[in-house]
Amino acid sequence: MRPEDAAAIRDLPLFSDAQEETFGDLVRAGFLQRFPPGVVLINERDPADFLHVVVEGLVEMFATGSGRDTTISIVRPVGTFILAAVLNDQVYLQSARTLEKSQVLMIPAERVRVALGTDPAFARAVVTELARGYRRAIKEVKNQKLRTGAERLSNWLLKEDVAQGASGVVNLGFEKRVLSSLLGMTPENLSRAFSTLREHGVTIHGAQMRLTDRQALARLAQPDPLIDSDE
Amino acid sequence: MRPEDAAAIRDLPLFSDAQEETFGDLVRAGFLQRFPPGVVLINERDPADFLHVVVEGLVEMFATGSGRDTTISIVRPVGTFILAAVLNDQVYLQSARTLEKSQVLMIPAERVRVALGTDPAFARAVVTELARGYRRAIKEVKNQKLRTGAERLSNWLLKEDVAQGASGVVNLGFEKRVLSSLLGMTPENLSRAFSTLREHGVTIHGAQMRLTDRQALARLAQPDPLIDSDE
DNA sequence: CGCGAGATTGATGGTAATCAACGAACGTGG
DNA sequence: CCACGTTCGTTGATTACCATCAATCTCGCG
Repeated sequence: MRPEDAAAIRDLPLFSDAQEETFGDLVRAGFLQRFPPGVVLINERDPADFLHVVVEGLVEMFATGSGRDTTISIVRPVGTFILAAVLNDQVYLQSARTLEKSQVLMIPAERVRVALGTDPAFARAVVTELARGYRRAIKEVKNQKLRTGAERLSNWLLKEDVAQGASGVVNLGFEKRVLSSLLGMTPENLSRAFSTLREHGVTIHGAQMRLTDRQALARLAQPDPLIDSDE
Repeated sequence: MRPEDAAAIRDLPLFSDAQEETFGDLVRAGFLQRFPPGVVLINERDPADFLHVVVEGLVEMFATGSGRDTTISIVRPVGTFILAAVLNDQVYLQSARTLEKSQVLMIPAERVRVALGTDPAFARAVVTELARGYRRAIKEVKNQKLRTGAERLSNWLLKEDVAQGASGVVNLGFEKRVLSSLLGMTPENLSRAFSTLREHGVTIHGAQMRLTDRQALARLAQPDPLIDSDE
């Protein structure tokens, strides 16, 4: 692992307060692996053997059921996934696949559970991280149950614009089909939703989306911090 | 508080492993309050001042947005709510209202956060409980994104039947409009979904629902432990 | 240049929300 | 005890939203 990667992981909210020894143990016990795009890293229903940290690349969390499948979230560097399954020693509820060439640190679940008992600061960080994930999931339920597809898209655009520097230009880092699944709609409907948003100042150029009138878009989206904020 | 109520709270997964002192502190610091039906206990957007424990009665967690509102969950005795907001000292994402005459123990948030630092067993239980809530929420996202309304209703019926003793008779403990909102549909659509389920062995008599052919219902519902199981 | 995957557009059907009316159940007050 | 009113649930008609199927288009790449 490159020193700057180790430093980035150390700076994660989950690890930043942990004792040096705890952090060292976890990272030393972990495997840093490289994967090409499109590789399935974990499968729902499998027992949770590793906590995963995306060091580089892009990972899609998805789930299947009733003959359909849906994207639950996109994990960027440096983010972790399936912490909850690891802690309670349960099976994964979601599957994960790489969207790009990626580098993933895999930490044995048992080590994480041990660290939880030996390092109170780490335990506190785990609580914070879990609570954050819990709240994110509740927000997603609200997003799905309270909004139409076009509203979800509008709010996603506004949020992503801010995340990318509020320049009014949003670059989609993955395929539109993935975005449509993340937003809970079909690719066809996403395409139509984009057409609708043209009248509200959204223009598409391939994977690049321009927001020319963010106020108009916000009027349509009606963003709500209790759904859209990351905190 | 009646001794049997205290004992029931003590037996909660969240408290059962805690030190006697921790538990005593939390309960002594708490207020046990009685509320008539229809009272709003907490409002989304308000800072999280108390951890709530439903000792008796029934509480609906709900949320608003985009001019609509939706039921997120129903909390029965003895269950807790808004643990995540309390731990991270944030605002509530959900509101709560009593559906029946209820008795609720309110524990000051600050005490909970302190106990987290002084009692490792309690901290471990909090982690387990949070992870459980997180996974429940992810399951609910899957339920919403992967299933139709009739499928959600069928699975709810099957699960509730088991919870009530697998007698094939399910008693709805609250209004149908609440159930419809919990399932993410309108009251009208719930009514129509029930009609559809008649052909699959479901008959309605007021608030009592009979499942006369659970196999047929299961064929329609296609229950999935990764969505429907409580664990 | 031609292929193929992804994206778009069109046509259609299904699922769900909305609006409106009616009916059943319950509680209250006469 | 009954009449009335309110609330909840159901049913019907209509509209909006979304999924599906099919065809075409775009673009990157061999």
